Amino acid sequence: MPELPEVEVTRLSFADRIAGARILSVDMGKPLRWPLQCLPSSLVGRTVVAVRRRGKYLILDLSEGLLLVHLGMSGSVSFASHLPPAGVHDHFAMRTSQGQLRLNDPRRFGAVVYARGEDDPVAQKLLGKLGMEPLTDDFDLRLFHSGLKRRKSSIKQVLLAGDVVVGVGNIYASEALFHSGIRPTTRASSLSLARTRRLHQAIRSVLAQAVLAGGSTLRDFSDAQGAGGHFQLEVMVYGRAGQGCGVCKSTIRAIRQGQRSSFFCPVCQKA
DNA sequence: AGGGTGACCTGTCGGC
DNA sequence: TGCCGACAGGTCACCC
Repeated sequence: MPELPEVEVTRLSFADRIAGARILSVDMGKPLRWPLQCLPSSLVGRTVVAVRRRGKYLILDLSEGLLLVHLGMSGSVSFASHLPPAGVHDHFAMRTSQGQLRLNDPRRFGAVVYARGEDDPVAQKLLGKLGMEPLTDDFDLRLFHSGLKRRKSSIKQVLLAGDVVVGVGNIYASEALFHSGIRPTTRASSLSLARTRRLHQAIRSVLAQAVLAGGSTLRDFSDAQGAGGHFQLEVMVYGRAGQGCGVCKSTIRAIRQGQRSSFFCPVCQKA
């Protein structure tokens, strides 16, 4: 479910409301991808100071330490003063003085991990190799170009890998490549500076537009207040195999790259 | 060091 | 209707 826009929309939907809240209790359901790394009860009494985002991670800054929250493929967060009783897929629940926070994640590829700080090895292992943030000044065109230059694999797979630029997942990689006129199979190292500039711009605009649209709700994504997104209505190629390109009417094609689907227009997107 | 592959887990959908 | 395989928004450990 969640790529950068969905994570950012989630963050925006509860960050202000949870800021300053004191933790009253923490309960874990079935195991998530990684263990919490601390006793749940040890978090009680701490305060949630702020909620930040790095790549696809939510970072809850506590009065002491931090919680890294990843939504995996199927995770979603809820935050409300009253929530219905926990269901089978609710695997992390935190009562606070300002409401209840809950992570629902059927596939359990998500995680909630405690770290003492960002230099804690636990945090470094998850955050240490992440690439540039696409929606900030951190996303430098020259660094992007040089990052792509040293990669032999396809541009689509380099985008997904997240060590050059973060946050671009399977939907937005296909979309950004469409908007920049680049085939997903094109070798990353072969992109000229001019084409890299177009891709750089497309990544920024597609992600920013998706945040404005509340993210993409393909099956079940919703933000922490239960609102779904509607960027799926603006999608040009993702999930549209066999349909007509919105620009040139050619038939959108689907291929597999690294066991993931890619979508592109064979006419609008050149190798 | 980079690239390719399997693994993690549950739900849904299409085809027979 | 039922069963079975394919696939789904992510990313890590493991092999060359």
